[in-house]
Amino acid sequence: MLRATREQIVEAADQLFYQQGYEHTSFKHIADAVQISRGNFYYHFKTKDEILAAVIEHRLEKTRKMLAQWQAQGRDPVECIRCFIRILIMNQSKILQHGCPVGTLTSELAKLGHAAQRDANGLFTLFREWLAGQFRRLGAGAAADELAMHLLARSQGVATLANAFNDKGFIEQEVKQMEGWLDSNAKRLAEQNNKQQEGRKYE
Amino acid sequence: MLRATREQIVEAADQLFYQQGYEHTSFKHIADAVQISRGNFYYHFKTKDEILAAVIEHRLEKTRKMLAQWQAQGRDPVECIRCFIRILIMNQSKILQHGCPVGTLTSELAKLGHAAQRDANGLFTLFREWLAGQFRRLGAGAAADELAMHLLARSQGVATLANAFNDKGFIEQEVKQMEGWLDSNAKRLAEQNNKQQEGRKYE
DNA sequence: CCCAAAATAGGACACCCGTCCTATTCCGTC
DNA sequence: GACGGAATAGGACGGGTGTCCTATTTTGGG
Repeated sequence: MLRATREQIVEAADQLFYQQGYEHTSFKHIADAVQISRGNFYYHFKTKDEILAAVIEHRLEKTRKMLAQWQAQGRDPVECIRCFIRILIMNQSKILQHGCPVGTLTSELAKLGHAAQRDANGLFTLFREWLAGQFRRLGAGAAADELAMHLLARSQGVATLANAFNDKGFIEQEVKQMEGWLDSNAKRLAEQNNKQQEGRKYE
Repeated sequence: MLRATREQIVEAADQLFYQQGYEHTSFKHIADAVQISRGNFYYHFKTKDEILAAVIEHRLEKTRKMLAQWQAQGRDPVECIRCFIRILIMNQSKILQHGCPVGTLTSELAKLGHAAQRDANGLFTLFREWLAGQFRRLGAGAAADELAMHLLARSQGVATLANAFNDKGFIEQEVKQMEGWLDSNAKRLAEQNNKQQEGRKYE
């Protein structure tokens, strides 16, 4: 039974932190959402920081699973990266309302000077390394991380502006561009690698 | 005398809102920064919302002046847009610490459900329309706004990630890419327009 | 020089917050 | 069916917040 309540709390806090921000969400907000008393709350979490840590861990776990699932079933790296780009479409309505969950949490914690910012950054790092891995599979070599960061930044920017202007069309527009960027890069890398291989043939 | 104190308050609030966020900044913080009493504070601003409105208006004014100055002296549109891209370099250290002032304020207000979000969006709109104007001068026509939004999103993303990872090199890297993007677009538009003009010649 | 208005200081007020404590209820185990 | 620990409820606490009020000081024009 304990686990059930604890998970309910974490999930409610997760949503509220995303929707209203960490600081603006009080114990009462979360307790009301889960329909338990503030006292009971204290039984599960002694500190607001503890909840934040649990929420971040929860998000990390969810993200790891999602990335693993994308890569499963022997998917093409290009197809994998396309999955990432398409989160913007999948979570369209949430992003229009509240922006990117990772970016907004990270920048809020940065402003608060909160110690947990390092942990929250782990979410970005997860995406970054996974994307870099995909680009490496495409033969990007040392440039893989740069490409990963570039794509990450593009998504962040799209989420921020889509949220500000509440513009659904803008998301679709930019997703198309990012997919075009991905395809041309994949093509370029494939050609590069073919040349290298041919070069080796005649060495 | 009134104006002096009032402006001091607005400027201190401006900085603090940027560094710590709007909600996390209290009357006391601002009063301490300006070295006046909380009572005196109330004489100038009745409400925290009023300060926020004044800060936004202040930022709008500063931004208008900056944009006007960039465009003054008969600058090339490409040079104008390059100025915009280079804010990321100019304000490097601040961005690494606190992200983009426009983006972070907008997303905070969105989360708070604050009425002033509409006004804060005006900051984005200012850049958006100014950039679109530059692209129109380059002959982008109906695509001008799309190009402006694209560039705006890129900068936002770079600021967010540079802040998260505290990565100065990443800013420089991406700025170079954005400048490359700008040049190739300018070239493309110039060729397009030449063709159109030649086409007209023989009509 | 004086006096009204502008500007400042200091604190009262009610409220909400995170934290913490204690009493009570629930529930599986012997 | 009794017991002990897990789980829950409700409220106390100290501190900080935005707001507001009232005295006091400063200042500039007649």
